[in-house]
Amino acid sequence: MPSKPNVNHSLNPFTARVLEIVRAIPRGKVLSYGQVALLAGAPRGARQVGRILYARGRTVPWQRVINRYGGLSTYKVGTGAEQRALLEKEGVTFTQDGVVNLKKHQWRPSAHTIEKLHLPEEIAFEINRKLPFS
DNA sequence: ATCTTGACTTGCC
DNA sequence: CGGCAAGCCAAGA
Repeated sequence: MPSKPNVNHSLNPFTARVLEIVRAIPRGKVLSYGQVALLAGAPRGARQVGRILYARGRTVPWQRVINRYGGLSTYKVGTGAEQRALLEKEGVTFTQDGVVNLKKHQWRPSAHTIEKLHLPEEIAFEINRKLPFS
């Protein structure tokens, strides 16, 4: 009967986790691909996060996920201007170099959110290590 | 089964 | 700080 391994009527666990985490990022805050991957339990899965958002981004606040340097990686796929507009509309400011001020806008999940998302505490706090100038 | 690609990161000059 | 190479890993060809 189930000769096939039921490929994906439901979401891959990692994908589901990524979407859940991205949905938890508040308006006006951002996270990097690597940070989302870390919180989702795959410390080297940044590229996967990008691919997941490419496929399913319209179902989540995809604009709040940017690259490690505060830059927008979506110019590569043509939605860069849209992403910037969405972010600015929710209060995110860009420097003259066109990057997000991470010091100001990087999301740090509250203790409540950490518990609600079942994030391992040490991992939840490790996202701060990936800040420029830290 | 390979090989290439890429909404990424890190490390080394 | 900037450029570049090397890792990374799943999808698509």
